[in-house]
Amino acid sequence: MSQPTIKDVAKLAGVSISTVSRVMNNSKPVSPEARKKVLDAINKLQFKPNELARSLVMRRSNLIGVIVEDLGIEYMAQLIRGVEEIGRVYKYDILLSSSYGDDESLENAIDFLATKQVEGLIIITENISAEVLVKLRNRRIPFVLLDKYHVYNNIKTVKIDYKEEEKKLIEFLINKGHDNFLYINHDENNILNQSMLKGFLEATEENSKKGLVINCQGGTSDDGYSIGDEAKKIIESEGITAATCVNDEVAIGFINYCVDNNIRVPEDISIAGFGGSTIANIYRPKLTTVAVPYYDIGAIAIRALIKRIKEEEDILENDWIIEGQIVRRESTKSLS
Amino acid sequence: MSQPTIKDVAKLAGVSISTVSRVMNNSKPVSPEARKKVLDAINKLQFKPNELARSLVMRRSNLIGVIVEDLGIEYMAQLIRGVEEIGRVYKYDILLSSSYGDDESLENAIDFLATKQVEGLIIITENISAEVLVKLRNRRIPFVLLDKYHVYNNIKTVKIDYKEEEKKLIEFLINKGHDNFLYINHDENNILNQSMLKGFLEATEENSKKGLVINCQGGTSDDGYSIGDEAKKIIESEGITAATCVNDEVAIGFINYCVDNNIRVPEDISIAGFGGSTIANIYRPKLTTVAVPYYDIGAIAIRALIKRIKEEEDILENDWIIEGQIVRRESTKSLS
DNA sequence: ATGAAAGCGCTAACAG
DNA sequence: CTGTTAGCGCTTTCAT
Repeated sequence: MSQPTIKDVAKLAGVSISTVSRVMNNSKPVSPEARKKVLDAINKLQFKPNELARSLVMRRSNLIGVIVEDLGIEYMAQLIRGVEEIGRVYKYDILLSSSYGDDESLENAIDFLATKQVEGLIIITENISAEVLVKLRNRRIPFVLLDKYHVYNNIKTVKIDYKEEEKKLIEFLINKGHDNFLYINHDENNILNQSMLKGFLEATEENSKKGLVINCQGGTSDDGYSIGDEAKKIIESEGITAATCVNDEVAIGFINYCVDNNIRVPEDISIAGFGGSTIANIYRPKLTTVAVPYYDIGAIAIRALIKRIKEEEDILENDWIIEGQIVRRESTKSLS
Repeated sequence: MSQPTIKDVAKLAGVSISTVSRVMNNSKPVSPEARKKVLDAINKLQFKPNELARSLVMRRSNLIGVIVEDLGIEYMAQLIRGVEEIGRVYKYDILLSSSYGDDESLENAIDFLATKQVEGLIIITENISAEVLVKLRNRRIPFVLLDKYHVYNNIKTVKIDYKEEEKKLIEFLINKGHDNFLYINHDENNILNQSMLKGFLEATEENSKKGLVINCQGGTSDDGYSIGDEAKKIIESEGITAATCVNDEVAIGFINYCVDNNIRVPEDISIAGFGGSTIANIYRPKLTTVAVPYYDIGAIAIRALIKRIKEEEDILENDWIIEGQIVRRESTKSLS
């Protein structure tokens, strides 16, 4: 026969199912004798309560839905690690769904997860439309949005302060004796890139340093390579000693260019990335970068979600800003 | 008030709940008029059935548990993409759990998922003990094991044939005119590395080519770099023109060494990796490697699992061998 | 302290 | 074709 139920336990222990339930949940006093009989029976039958039935009657599924744009994107997987691990601490289980960045699948996923009675939702994406967000709010299911390019002022999220982090990175390099900077940007119309650019500009200006900017076509390593010629001219004519890039991929692409064109890194120029991807640590020279603590972001997001579910204080009444970390590796050097 | 239930729909439509259920599931004929009334009511109330309740009565949760050693490991995330996407096609949802490679958490995860009534389990790990496996079998819950170093003959899995793939890679290089080969191995006592080595040896021997082997300390890019001096000597004294490595990381480390020591890749030597990791495509020169189709492996695994759940034919009565793919990039060149 | 009974939201005979 | 009824496995009054 299949799984034993609470009835089987009750019968074997010679008590009512209520009593069994009570010892399982410690919900009401039970006499020592009865408790022992029940425990013995549970043990003997290897009884495990059916959480589905329990969820149904308690109206609490202990399920949290996670909708991720693409698990293949490294930082999204990192985010989920944090969500999963901390969720488990609070006895929540993760129901996983991919959206592949398209609004319709996202909506489907939300619908689907809702029928599974998830108590809350974590949405990890780079793109989400205002319409979906409106629908989501109307469903009154608690959710936390972890969108890379966060632009919704009425919806709070967990993130690093890109502007400040870029600023800190430049200041770190200034402290290492650099005076003339180049920022290799990828000028997408997104807040994130704009913030970083602002941080770069502020840092150089406030410290009276030279701060030049050029733009890649895209954000890949190939784009970082392509911008090489242009960068090289500026570096030579302007005496640039340090270049920071919009992300790690572009930085690596640009380093590739340097290697091919007899520019030594970091001897001739220091180059830093942004993001803290794993390749930053595999590449040679190992890349100095700003690591984003994705695991922690996931962990905070799930905590915030659980608090919302339990209707405790909302720890995301404002955006939760978490600190990035400058990881100093071999691609930058000290001038002093 | 909260979510509408089937009762609310019935009341609004002026029919019994059975009728509502019947139109939802198309399980029995319903008169057109009744159907319309029900559909209207469903629409008006935005009614979505509670899958928990449905699962309870149907004794089918439509849930599959996925236990993954570490989502941060790239190929594991790829595997899950396949599992998730195909699972969804069959209306299965993924309950995710991490084990971090330790037996106890793995067992806990299994227990936990079982209480959630998952219908089957996909276990993604590099390490699993025979004891856990025995316990798992005793639970009689269908499962598919995707362990990288698969050694259990009585449990079938989905994998590539490492020996054959390495052999194909060498033969590919032979066709490109290479005669003298070096294999940079990492001599762990695992089946996978041993198979690859065997493939290398067979390929060179059968084609009467020179096939030399050296061993790294570990499997990281640093290890690939460290073996450089030793490799260099052999390459020069033995006229090696192509080196293949146990994995992409070692290959990249070794390329790093070459760059630092004035050995041009691929002009002076062709170097290939194994695995098809993303870095292989970012590195310069871009790495020739054997791509393992992880997504497909996940997809096949979930199909096999679902067939087992439905007690249809077992498509994993033998290991399912899937083909890898040689991805020719810039790190190897043709001699002919 | 304990059992009987009602009910969570749904499906599936059963009877009409 | 349709409504009534009896559960799925569990928690929780309500009596006792």
